[in-house]
Amino acid sequence: MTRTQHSTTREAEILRLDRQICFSLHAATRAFNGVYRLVLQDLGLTYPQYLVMLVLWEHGELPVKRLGEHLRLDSGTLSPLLKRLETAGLVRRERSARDERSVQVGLTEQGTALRERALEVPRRIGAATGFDADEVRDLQERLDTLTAALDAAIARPDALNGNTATP
Amino acid sequence: MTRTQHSTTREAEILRLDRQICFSLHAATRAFNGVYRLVLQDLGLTYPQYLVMLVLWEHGELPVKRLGEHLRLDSGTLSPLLKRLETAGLVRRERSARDERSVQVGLTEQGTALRERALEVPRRIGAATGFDADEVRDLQERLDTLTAALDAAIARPDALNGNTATP
DNA sequence: CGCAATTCAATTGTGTGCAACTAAATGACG
DNA sequence: CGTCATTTAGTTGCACACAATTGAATTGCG
Repeated sequence: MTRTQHSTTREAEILRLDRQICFSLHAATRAFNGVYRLVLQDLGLTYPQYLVMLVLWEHGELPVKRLGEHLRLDSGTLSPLLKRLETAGLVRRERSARDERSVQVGLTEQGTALRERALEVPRRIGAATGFDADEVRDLQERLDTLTAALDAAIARPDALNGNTATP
Repeated sequence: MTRTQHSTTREAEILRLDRQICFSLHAATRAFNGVYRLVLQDLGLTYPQYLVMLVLWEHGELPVKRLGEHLRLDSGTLSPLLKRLETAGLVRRERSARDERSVQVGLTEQGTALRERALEVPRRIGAATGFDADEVRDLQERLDTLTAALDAAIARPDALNGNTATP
């Protein structure tokens, strides 16, 4: 038990608690990822690719920029991902004629057809969570609140020092 | 599977709901990542590196295997990460004399010293969330429950089809 | 009109995360 | 005692995530 001697119990607890909090989210995300990986392998999609397809199924053709806004992802992530979906024959990419900077992303016939099989996914995931609809909704609300708070803190970095004063 | 294509609205809602649920977790994780990135850049650590350091500060020297069990990460992720921490002078790696397969990971003097500055991190993160201690504890509990359910489902893949029968 | 600022996608580089494989060491068993 | 299965790290390959940069197209403004 060499357990870092000089430090007080109080300090040790501070860091241990923090590990539990951030680690819980980290672990939940990876566990979710694992389940989606398993469920989605039938469709030949990764989890982020599935998210992209969900947006396309819901909204139809739209530029990379809009896609990134829906998913909070930038072109650095989306460009290679969309290329892989294009190679897989699920997605079509073409520069907009109206604005040559913009690239329109749309579904191929195959990509549209895949939606039928994707309808099974939510039920499978739901079964894996063991949560009922109310619990899921509640958890989602908390996560969204958390995300909003974290985004606000990032936008105003002094919040990270516990300051309440505005610059 | 009798469920096939008739009601378009129903189907659209199913996928839209799934997008909301899985996306909330995805977004929360990335938002948390962003805040940690900002707070940890003073310490020169990434978020996963910080998690590794937390385990080492709490438990002292231990083999890569144990470290992976604490963090649910395998050597494929830990090996390069630990090399970077070693290059940064925070961590020491040496093969165990007792079992030559095992590699013991311990803190350098510099790594131990970094703990002092890390004590500030939890307070900063807490301020960013805007959650009080009770809310954080409650959210953590739900996430842990979720993780346990998802892990159990992965271990028993028929659970992903909503079946209750055992093979 | 003409030039500067802005927008947008793509690229580059770093750091995970994980599956699949390799290689070395250990242990179990006949 | 030797063989083989198991354990443990490491390596490789692929797929995000994101910061920073590039380059092309567009817009704004005098």
